[in-house]
Amino acid sequence: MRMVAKSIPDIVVARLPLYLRALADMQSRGAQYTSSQALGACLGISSAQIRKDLSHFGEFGKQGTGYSVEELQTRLRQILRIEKEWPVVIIGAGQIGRALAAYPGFAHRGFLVHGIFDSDAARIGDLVGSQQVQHVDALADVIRSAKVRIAMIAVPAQSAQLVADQLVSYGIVALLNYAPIALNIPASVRVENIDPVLHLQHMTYYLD
Amino acid sequence: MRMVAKSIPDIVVARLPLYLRALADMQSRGAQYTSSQALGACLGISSAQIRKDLSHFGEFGKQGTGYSVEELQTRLRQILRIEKEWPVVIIGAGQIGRALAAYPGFAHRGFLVHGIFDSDAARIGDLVGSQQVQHVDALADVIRSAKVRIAMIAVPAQSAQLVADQLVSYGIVALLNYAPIALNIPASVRVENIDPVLHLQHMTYYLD
DNA sequence: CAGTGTGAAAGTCTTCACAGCT
DNA sequence: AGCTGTGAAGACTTTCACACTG
Repeated sequence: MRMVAKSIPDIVVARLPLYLRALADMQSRGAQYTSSQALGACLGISSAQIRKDLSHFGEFGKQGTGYSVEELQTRLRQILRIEKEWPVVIIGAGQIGRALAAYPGFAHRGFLVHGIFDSDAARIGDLVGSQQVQHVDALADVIRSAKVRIAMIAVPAQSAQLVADQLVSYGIVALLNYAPIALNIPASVRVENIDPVLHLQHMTYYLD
Repeated sequence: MRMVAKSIPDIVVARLPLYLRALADMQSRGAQYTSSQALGACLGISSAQIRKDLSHFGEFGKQGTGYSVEELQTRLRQILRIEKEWPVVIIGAGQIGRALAAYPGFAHRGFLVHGIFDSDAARIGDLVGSQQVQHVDALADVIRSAKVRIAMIAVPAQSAQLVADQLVSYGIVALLNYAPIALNIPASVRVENIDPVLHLQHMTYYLD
């Protein structure tokens, strides 16, 4: 019987960005070292969980000392493949698309907005952040020439599936979807959804 | 079946809004009935999962027929306590706050934006959606007089903790946080976080 | 039949608790 | 001492598979 490389649980991968964000925060406060306990305390996660999660990828800590804030960030960035910046495109220059394009939080966290697109002629050319809104007709070329793999969908629900299909046909393999619908997409493409209403409805269950 | 005192797993509650959203979509396409299989197919969830989830709350289906789209929505809305609309406040009238205030997706899904607030004098009075931006000094009064329990935080990371503390002191018990930091909040207050970068970083792990 | 509701089984995730290193 | 990394135990979640019903 052959030992097979066991794949890392997705739920573990999903927590790494959280650890990275907490580490950045610690670093900005001047911390050099941290521990699974300190990290856990500020994230509401048990220290055992954090040690176990990290143990899937190697041994990053020193017994008695903890983790180097700088080094652990570097390792997590390598694991998450965000040592370099990924170019991303935004589809939809409505309020959400414009907020995304202007969001300063992508820089230095692994992503670079490479273009924002809309189908409405009235919006073409508008300046958003440091970008001018382009017509969606230019999408295929931009994605191919800049080798963009990641797109954010910020169009109305009724256009979202169509846009998603186009993006996939142009070579996009990771989608962040802001439209409040379940996209139907080939399994080879990763999709994550952001819908604030889902979070609000989740919370109201617990309100009396 | 008898409603039991045993508490429902949070992970189950978190899926109910997803079911509700899919049902609304089906209804808009004219469907009268659906099944655990149909729902599962469009959400990428197993039919057994959906039946098991719903079974925590009662028996909503007809054997051989499935679920009434209309009735299941009504039941889910009752369970999630969104039969009536909850007033919510938005703190921060930057790009994200304005996008939220103008977002048409809250109406009819259980939430009513009751005010948007900022501390920057230059923004007070601006019209966003159907609201005028108010000064944060008015927050305590608005929250108390309108009995607002839910707030969305859309301020810069460095102000978010302070704003959160204030909101809690005014009586807010559910927070949707758009700032990319981990808020430190009493356990009695529910917090959900939205940070697009976390989703993007999760996906890049799988890109080669 | 088609499709629900549900115990039991299988699978996954988290926590425990401790050897061992600094 | 203080803290990591880790098997083993425990808790939780999902899937299976089938009796049962309209």
